[in-house]
Amino acid sequence: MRLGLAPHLVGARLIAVRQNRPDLRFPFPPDFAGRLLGRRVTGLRRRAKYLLADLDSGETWLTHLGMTGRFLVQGLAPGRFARPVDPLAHVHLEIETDRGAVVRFADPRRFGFMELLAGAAAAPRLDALGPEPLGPDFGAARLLSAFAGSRRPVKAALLDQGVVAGLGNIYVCEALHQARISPMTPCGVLGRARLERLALAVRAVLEAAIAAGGSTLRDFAGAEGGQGYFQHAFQVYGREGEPCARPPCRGVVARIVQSGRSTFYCPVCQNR
DNA sequence: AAAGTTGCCTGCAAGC
DNA sequence: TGCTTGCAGGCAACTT
Repeated sequence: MRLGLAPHLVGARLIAVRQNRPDLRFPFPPDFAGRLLGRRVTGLRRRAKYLLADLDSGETWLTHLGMTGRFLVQGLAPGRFARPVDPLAHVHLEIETDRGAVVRFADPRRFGFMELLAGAAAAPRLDALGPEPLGPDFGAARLLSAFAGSRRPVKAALLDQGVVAGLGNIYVCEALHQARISPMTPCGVLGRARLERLALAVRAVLEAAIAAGGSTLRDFAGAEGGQGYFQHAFQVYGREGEPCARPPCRGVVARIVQSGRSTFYCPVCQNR
């Protein structure tokens, strides 16, 4: 999403802002539209699952997409096929830039939210996050210390944004499958060798997914309205009852519920 | 009916 | 015994 949005926003001035409702999951900050209006976007960053737009006012506009949030840029790829969901339904924020683009934020379930961060002030949401999985501070050593002494299932530990930031349900399932580790394994028993495999798998899965433009389930879409393609590369996610994709494994993908979320895995090859 | 997220609340279990 | 901590589970937000 950041990659798709950056060409439209970075360096652009926000010359019109319309906020269509007072809240998403949480209320918008006070005078939210007023604090965006007239500002120039100096940079667009991502930290974990947060999108961060730096403004020339010194504030940073933070967005979390929740489950169904998306940004749309007008005039691009209107789509020649019928969509399951009208992309212009549930538009909660519309912004016009001095480059003539209209950027819209839509979120049917409204689990997303936005905040404004003061430049130097602490940002509690960001400060509690673990290292970026694609950055230099993530690896087997990090997992070893974060998992030490814990009995929680490795699936739950990887979803914990304080352990490593930015992994969601899909990518945790896929990474555990690639690393051949059972999602139920108490994370504290994992040793160096398996954690090396896991760290490698986490990075490989994320890199492949980003290169494919993300994963489109139901209504997720990139900034230009297109779909991601990584869902076609899923090895286990959403594949309950189908044969394991790792030959010569003859396992059948199973689905269980952990911490209230679906876990898909192969009981045969994810055994150690 | 279940869905990709997070936060808050409850209650249980273990450890000190 | 009683306090703290970790963590699982349930629920809430909402629409398709």
